[in-house]
Amino acid sequence: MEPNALTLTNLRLSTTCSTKFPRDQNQTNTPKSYAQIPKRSPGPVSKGLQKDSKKDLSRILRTDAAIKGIARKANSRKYTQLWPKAVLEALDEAIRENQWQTALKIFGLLRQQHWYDARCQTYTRLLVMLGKCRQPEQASLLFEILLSEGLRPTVDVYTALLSAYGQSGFLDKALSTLDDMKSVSECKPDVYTYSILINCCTKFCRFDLIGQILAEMSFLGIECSTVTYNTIIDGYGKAEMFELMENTLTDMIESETCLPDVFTLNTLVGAYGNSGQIEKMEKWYDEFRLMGLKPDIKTFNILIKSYGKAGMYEKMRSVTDYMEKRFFSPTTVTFNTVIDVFGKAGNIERMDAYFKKMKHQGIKPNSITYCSLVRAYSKVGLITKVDSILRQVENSDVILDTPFFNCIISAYGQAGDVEKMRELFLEMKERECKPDNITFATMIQAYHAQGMTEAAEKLANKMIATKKSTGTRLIGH
DNA sequence: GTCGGTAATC
Repeated sequence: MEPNALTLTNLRLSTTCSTKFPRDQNQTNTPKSYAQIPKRSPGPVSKGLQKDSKKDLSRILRTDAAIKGIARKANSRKYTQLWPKAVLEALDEAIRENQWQTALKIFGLLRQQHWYDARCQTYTRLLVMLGKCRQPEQASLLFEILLSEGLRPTVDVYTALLSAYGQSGFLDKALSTLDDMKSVSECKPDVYTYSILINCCTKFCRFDLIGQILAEMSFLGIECSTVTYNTIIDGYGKAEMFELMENTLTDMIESETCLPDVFTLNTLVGAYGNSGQIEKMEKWYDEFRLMGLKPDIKTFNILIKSYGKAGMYEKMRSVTDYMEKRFFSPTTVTFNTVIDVFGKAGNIERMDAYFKKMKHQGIKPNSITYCSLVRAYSKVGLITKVDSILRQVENSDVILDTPFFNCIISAYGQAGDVEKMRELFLEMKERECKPDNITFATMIQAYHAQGMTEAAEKLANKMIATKKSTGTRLIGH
């Protein structure tokens, strides 16, 4: 260990912490970063296309109107030489940003081009994205399309499909995909497939399946990798099954083929830190440091969050100081974490100071930053500060998402400003943010609090209607 | 094609 290393056990101050952390809840169907389309008009696509920077071009291609424009122009021979690069880059960007609806529309367009060459790799990337966005039905449709094109799915395709099912909790579907794989000679499941499957099982608390899966792997002669162990350790850690977590770590070390890495470190530190067991967190941090593992930015962010949650602000400070000394630049996540800690503690002054520092250091706040700020101001009744945040956000190019709207709608709801709440609900639509169960629950509760029973019921009905209209098919055969 | 860090409801 280098002499300057941060040794947590030496920093130990007061440890009064026994907060229970909520488990990961099953996520809603809302994609993490839902299609965020800039408000300004996309402008003409045809002229000066090549002059546009790549970035601008893909922004243009992102809008529905522009996609229709491309669809029309695609028939014109004049443009056919131009499209491959433009369309493929737009697809790349949509996938990268997890904008699944846009990505599927562009893919639909791509398939209509005369130069289109069906590839499994494209399907894999789309399936992985759909998995991340919790869109198992779309993944299933996409797989059908792949088959209809006469492509032979690869292991990657099957694994991505299995992952899309599993991440949404369709474990039966994931397992039947696994069976399909076993019956195709070139698509036998491998350590990737099984690691993903284990991850899905732990996310849905099916710890009972882990033993069977490991037995099957062993039967098929597939050895666990570091990732497999890390996945299991993380699963137990998030479920606060600490004994099984440590047993798995022991198995990992005893395997002698899979050594702990920085993922293992962060997983253990995070598991104990999150559950308020600060001493164990520090013990494991030091232990891994002695094994020669180096912390990374994520380690520091985990430590900051854990200390903050435990109210150990001096230790939190010692981590940020250490980072500064060692030239670990704080990221957006670091600032967001600190801002959230002070916000939750009701320390508006220190929160504001950090927000200022963040902007001063040239780190752009994002939707998460504003969420923490709004929640904190709302909690202490500073609704004028919420107004100011809203103005800031509206005048910036920050991409807003459903959680942000949920947060600010709740703030105005609690302040009794029903009119503002409605305005924001409409703005969600403009910004292409889908209201989810939380949005509706928040608004219904606010209406009830104001004695507006009728409005609450009306909205509840609207919610049911909205739910029914999901499941649209974005790409056809 | 696999693992770890940040926000929203009550």
